[in-house]
Amino acid sequence: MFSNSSKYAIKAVLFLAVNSSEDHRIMVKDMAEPINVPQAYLAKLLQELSRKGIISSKKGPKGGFFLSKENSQLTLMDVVNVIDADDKFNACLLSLEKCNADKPCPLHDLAIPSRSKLIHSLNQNSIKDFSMQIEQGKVFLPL
Amino acid sequence: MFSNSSKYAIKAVLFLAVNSSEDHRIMVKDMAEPINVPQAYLAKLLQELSRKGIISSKKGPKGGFFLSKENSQLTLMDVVNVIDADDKFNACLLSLEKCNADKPCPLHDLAIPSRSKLIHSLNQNSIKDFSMQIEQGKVFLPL
DNA sequence: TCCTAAATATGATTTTTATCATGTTTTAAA
DNA sequence: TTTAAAACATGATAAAAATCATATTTAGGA
Ligand code: FES
Ligand code: FES
Repeated sequence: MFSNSSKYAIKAVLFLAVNSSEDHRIMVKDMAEPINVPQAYLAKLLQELSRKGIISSKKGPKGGFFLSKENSQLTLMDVVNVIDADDKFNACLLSLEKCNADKPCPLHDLAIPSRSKLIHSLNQNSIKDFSMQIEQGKVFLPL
Repeated sequence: MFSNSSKYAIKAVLFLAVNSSEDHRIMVKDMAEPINVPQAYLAKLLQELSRKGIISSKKGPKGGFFLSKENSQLTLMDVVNVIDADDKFNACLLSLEKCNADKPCPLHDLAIPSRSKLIHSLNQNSIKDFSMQIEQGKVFLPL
């Protein structure tokens, strides 16, 4: 479903959403272990997310990564789109050219309705929404 | 969702379901192009499927691959399980140890219900069921 | 029996993804 | 103004997935 990189990015962003703020930045070395991602790889991912404006960062001593108000209004779809191919969610499950409801492949009707729901959720809920759910103990972000 | 190999395997099996029979076997070179899979790679996949008893084959002149009655009673889940890792459908979307409804990750409730439905469909419908849908023109198997 | 056409077995190569490593730039604080 | 701590940029390596290649075995037909 998601690439490893996407999973890492999602975990990292949600971790920042819960644990960081404009004036409490988090260093890559302090989040690698909690979210269980190889530190050097995480560093690369965070830098890319930062470059693309998904997360924010500050260099130098007392620097680190954090989510601005604007960042936390983005969606997890925004996050995933930075990492994975654009058509990830539009492709036919069997890679039959384009996924097309008028000429559905044998898996289309089984899978697409649910996939659409997931896409919708990823597009609707902001990062903030997710972090609130975590803070309310409704969902969890362990390893 | 599915690996490339799984997609290829599904396409190949469904192609055989529709086009082959015990006494009308199909050679790998005759199905590679129709289902749009590199011939040598397809050969390897078909051999593995055959070894695992998902499809049938006959060597030598007039040989080829086909689906026996028993083969076509298998499910697409059986096909996928030959290729992909066993826990493919049980893993947490964010790879948080085990997917666990009691301690759901932020994506669990968004994605798992639909995934369960898909799994159920893959387990319930036989290959034969799918080939009938294709023959009835309800779904399609182009490229 | 011999030839040939097919699957089978096995391994090599390529491509993609994931991971690691290291030098450069920025910035807070002494 | 010097130092050090952090992100940033870039490239190298490793692992996995996909693809290609080729020698071996089986079996039908001349
Ligand atoms: S046509 Fe294959 S998933 Fe839509
Ligand atoms: S806990 Fe993550 S998908 Fe179930």
